[in-house]
Amino acid sequence: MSLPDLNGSMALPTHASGDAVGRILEAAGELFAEHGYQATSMHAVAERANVSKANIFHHFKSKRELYLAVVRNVCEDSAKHLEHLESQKEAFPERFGTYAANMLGSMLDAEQMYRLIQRELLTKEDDGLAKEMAERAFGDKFERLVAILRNEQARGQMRADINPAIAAIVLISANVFFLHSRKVFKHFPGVGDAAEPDRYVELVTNILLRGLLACS
Amino acid sequence: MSLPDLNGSMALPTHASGDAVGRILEAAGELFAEHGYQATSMHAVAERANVSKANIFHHFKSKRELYLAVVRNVCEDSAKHLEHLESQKEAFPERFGTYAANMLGSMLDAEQMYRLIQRELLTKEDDGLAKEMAERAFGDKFERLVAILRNEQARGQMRADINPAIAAIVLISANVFFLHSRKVFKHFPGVGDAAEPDRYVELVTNILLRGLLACS
DNA sequence: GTCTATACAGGGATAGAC
DNA sequence: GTCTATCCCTGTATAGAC
Repeated sequence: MSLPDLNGSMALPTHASGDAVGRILEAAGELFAEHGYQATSMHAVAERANVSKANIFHHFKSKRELYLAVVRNVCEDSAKHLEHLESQKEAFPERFGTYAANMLGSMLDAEQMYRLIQRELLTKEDDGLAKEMAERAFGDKFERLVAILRNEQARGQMRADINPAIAAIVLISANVFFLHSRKVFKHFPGVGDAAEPDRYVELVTNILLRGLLACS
Repeated sequence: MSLPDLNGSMALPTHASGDAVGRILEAAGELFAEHGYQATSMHAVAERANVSKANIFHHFKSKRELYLAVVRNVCEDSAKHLEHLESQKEAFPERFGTYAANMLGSMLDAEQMYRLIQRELLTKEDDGLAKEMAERAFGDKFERLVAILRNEQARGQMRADINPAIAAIVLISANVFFLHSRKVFKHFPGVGDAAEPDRYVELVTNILLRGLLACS
């Protein structure tokens, strides 16, 4: 088999110049994320990875195979990024805030990955497999976040009449929106310093925790 | 000039079989939205529009021109969809809820358009022009929403220490997320009937208005 | 494993008849 | 305005030497 085992051992140490496969995966990941599957040519990948086109086909039997390998990589990495978010000891509001901030920070660190996955989810049935991998990766994270919120609810920290899954969605959506659209709304009127991640999270969590209403 | 004036008169009456340009624009809009720019071939557009490839090139001097015409159309239409949302007479919480519901409804009606624009915003500098058109279209809507919220704030309906632009972003992001990701999170644990638009908006606005905290 | 050279298909765009 | 036929480039993939 030509496909190396990407699951084990190391993941994404910014593949140096030793291993060609690593460089190919990295280059392909960047290009697929920035321009999409079709708009990315094997020539471009080869150039950025400093290998020949033929070499890529030696390691991956087709462009689609390369793409799936990239997506698999991305999904696994994205799972790791949110692992360290659960253990904290403060009170709920602070914990919620730092959780949100960490989530957004992780997302920004791996922005390229999230862009690629967003693209995948947007595309109509180009490849059921890739979409399935992405859904699975997100499903795990989502489930864990919901569990945390449910726990807070049980401890009386969160209103009981709220669906924790929806609370999770609202938080995630706010962060995802920041990730993909901040370049757009940065210049919109009234946004100001909220284009800065820390400030954004602060303002958003303030709304989510206390609500919009004035009634106190 | 080969490009007809798409700005004036009618916009998108589901272009019937009379006018070829209309059919081309409609077909191209669908395909660009579903598969992206590069993945959409002129052959495919021609087939779906029931015209010949050459005919498309007669009306639009290049693929890029066709794409820009589609994006322009989309941006104009998307502006119209949110025009009827401002005039209402109820109290703030109800008004906020119906506003949110109408927004999501409009988005779902024109899902294809939003998918195309989302794609455009995701792409790295494929064409600054298209991105600019999209940003302008959204900027107007955003500004109006912020103005409404600021007004509520002045009337004492909304907490004064909230940035209305952020409130707008949180609402929009929740709806955008539903639009593009509901197929994904529909099957996630704990979501249940929230995959249904009306229910979703109800649950989300409940959180946004009253907040998550239990303290009352 | 890595390269150069090449086969082969698909898609953007044009020519010219009707 | 619409078509058929064609040009030519780009991009995937393979062959075969090193």
